[in-house]
Amino acid sequence: MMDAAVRIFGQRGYRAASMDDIAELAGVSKPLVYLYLNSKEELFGACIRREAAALVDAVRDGVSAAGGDSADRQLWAGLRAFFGHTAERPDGWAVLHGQARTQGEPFAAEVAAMRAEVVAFVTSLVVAAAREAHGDPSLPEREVAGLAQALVGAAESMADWAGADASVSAREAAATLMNFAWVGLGGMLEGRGWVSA
Amino acid sequence: MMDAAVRIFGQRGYRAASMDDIAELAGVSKPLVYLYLNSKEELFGACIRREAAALVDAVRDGVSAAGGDSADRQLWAGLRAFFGHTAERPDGWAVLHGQARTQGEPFAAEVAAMRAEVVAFVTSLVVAAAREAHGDPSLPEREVAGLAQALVGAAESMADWAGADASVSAREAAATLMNFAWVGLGGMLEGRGWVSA
Amino acid sequence: MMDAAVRIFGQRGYRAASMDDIAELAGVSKPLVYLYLNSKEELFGACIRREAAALVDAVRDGVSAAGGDSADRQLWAGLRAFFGHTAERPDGWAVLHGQARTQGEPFAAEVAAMRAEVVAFVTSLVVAAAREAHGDPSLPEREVAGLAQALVGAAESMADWAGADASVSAREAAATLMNFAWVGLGGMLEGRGWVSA
Amino acid sequence: MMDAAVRIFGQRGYRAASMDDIAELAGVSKPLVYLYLNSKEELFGACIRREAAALVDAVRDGVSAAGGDSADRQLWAGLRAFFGHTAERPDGWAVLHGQARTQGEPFAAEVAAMRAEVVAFVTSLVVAAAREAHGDPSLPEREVAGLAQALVGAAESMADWAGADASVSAREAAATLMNFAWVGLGGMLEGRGWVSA
DNA sequence: AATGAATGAGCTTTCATTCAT
DNA sequence: GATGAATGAAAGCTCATTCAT
Repeated sequence: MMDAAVRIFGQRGYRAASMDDIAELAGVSKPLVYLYLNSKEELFGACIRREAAALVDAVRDGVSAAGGDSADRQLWAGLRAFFGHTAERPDGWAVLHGQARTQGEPFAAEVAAMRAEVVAFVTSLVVAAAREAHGDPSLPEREVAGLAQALVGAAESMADWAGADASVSAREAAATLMNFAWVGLGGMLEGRGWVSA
Repeated sequence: MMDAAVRIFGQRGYRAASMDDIAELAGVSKPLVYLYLNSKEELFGACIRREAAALVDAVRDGVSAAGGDSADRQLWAGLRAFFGHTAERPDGWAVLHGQARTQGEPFAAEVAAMRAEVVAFVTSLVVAAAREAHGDPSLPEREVAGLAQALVGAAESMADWAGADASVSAREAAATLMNFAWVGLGGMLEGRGWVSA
Repeated sequence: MMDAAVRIFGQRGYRAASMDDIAELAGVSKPLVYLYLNSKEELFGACIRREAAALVDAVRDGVSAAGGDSADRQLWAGLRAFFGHTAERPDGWAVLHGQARTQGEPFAAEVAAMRAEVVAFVTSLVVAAAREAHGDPSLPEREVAGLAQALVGAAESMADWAGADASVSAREAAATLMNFAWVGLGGMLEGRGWVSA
Repeated sequence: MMDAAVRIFGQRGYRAASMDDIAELAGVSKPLVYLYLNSKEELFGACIRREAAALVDAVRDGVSAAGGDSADRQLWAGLRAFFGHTAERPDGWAVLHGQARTQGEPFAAEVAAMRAEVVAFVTSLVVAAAREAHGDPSLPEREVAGLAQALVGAAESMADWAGADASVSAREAAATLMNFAWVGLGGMLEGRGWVSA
């Protein structure tokens, strides 16, 4: 039932999705949907929370598996987990990235807060990398915040891209982004790459 | 009149925006809106096209001004123009990035196509940079496509970020992204940077 | 179970009362309610009939106890019984007077018919009183009908009033109405009263 | 439009009345009803207030016309106006007496308050009559309150009765009630009557 | 050129009612 | 004997859209 809701919400958006459509896709009657989840808004909230939790858990698990490794290795693990998850659950990703972020809809603030947490986590990774590199956070705090936004945005965009083209594997997407993020275009053009680093 | 529409659409989204609100904000009567733009869908389309054209023009002008320069210089010029424009027209940017991309809404395909053009342009810049570096497109075409997606996504995300924090100037956002894109986190942590390149 | 129904119907009215609420207050499941009383309408009908019968019985018993007395004494007995009963069963009275009389609801006609019987009984009392006074029904039939309506309406109104103010005893309400009905305002103002008659 | 609403509300009650029915009877579309009166509740409130004001105005005008007369003459004038009005506007009377008083519906409290004002006015008439009779309020305040309730209830009941039987004129109903209220059943049976008083 | 007035269609939500167990 | 689970039908309300002026 929530799978149906996630799919419909992901495809149509919160406003355009009708409870009739969701109930029909779920193969149940509308009142049943209301019996379990009391309103459209609550249903949407439940979808968002479920998908967000699944995504965050997947990434956290990936990062945790790279436990004591260096910051770049942790980032690499997180990216693989992220692209793997978004590829596996395209509807969930569509709800989170494609719909819930839409301003004005309910839970937009909540979703923004969850994204902010992700950005904060990435920020901490960057700071850790800086420490590992030369013992101090050489980059100004403000710039690190911008870099984290850039990295997260890049990942989101690539998730959409990889999701639309089935031939792009999660690992490939993660590798491309990791190279980009670590050595930049300049480094890549010089033949360097993160993996070799 | 279209300014009002852009603002309302940007704040509320296509479905949640009501023609009453738009007409009221524009200070005209609803039938007048229908006289000029025949339906909500057409009105939305007109908004999207206007804002997309304005954004593309701004970026193109910025890049053109860096006419014969190297590819990285052209990218730098484009980024400055991009962040400058999104900061100046937050409503327009909200419509383009925050709403029109929502799947299921009319024109989502059209907006996706326009974004694809931007990605293609960035791709050509990357290819040009590769040529400048050592005469051949050393990176596989497929990887270049991914890099362009990453770069565009990073820029979009930073535009939202810079738009939400008035203290971040367009130049600062552009500089941060340019460094990130060119030398990567690794390079930045080693003290390198694009500007110095 | 019917107690619960009477209370809910009395407080909310037929339409606003929900079968869920009734079942919950009764502490049973909804299908059980349907097992015993087949529909909302029948349940309401059963409530009405039960309460109407209880009220009519109470008044009849009161009047019967004043068996061979004069008509005014019988009226006095009936009024005491009436106010005593409505005070004891406020929910039942609320259903009968406050809800079931509402036009358009099922059983409105039935309730009206029961009320008409009461009016007819009061009419017969008035006629009997006339016979006792001077051997013939001195008042035109039509006027007697109106008087009975007035008397019943006065009693209903006072039942609501006494029900809302716990300090008003059934006996006090009955006495006030009896005086009013027998000697009228004029008589009361002249210091006369029914009891002294 | 409000006439239609008054009729439907009067016949079916607040809950059972549907906005579709009201709109259809009014010969307009549902949204138009919502354009003028924003919700079902507001529409009902407007009906109640309009009918209550009309009734109160009618009675007040009747009483005022009997300006400096004695209290019983004022009561007589008020009763005639009351029965005249309820006969002329049966739908309005049905809404006020038959529906709006139903517990639990919106505005029940408001309607109860208006009725309380009427009772207070009748109370003042009774007190005035007592003063005219022998200079002091010989009846206990508490009893006067009960008498006013009885009188108002009698009038309400007779209005329903007279409304259901077209052959009963407003004047006749008023005369019957006036006699009843002034000399009581006892007095009427002795051949006395208010008019002769 | 511009609008007040009006509506068809659709959405969310509720509720009396019924099975399968 | 009793119920958890499920639904058909309807109601309140909104909105894009049009016409007569």
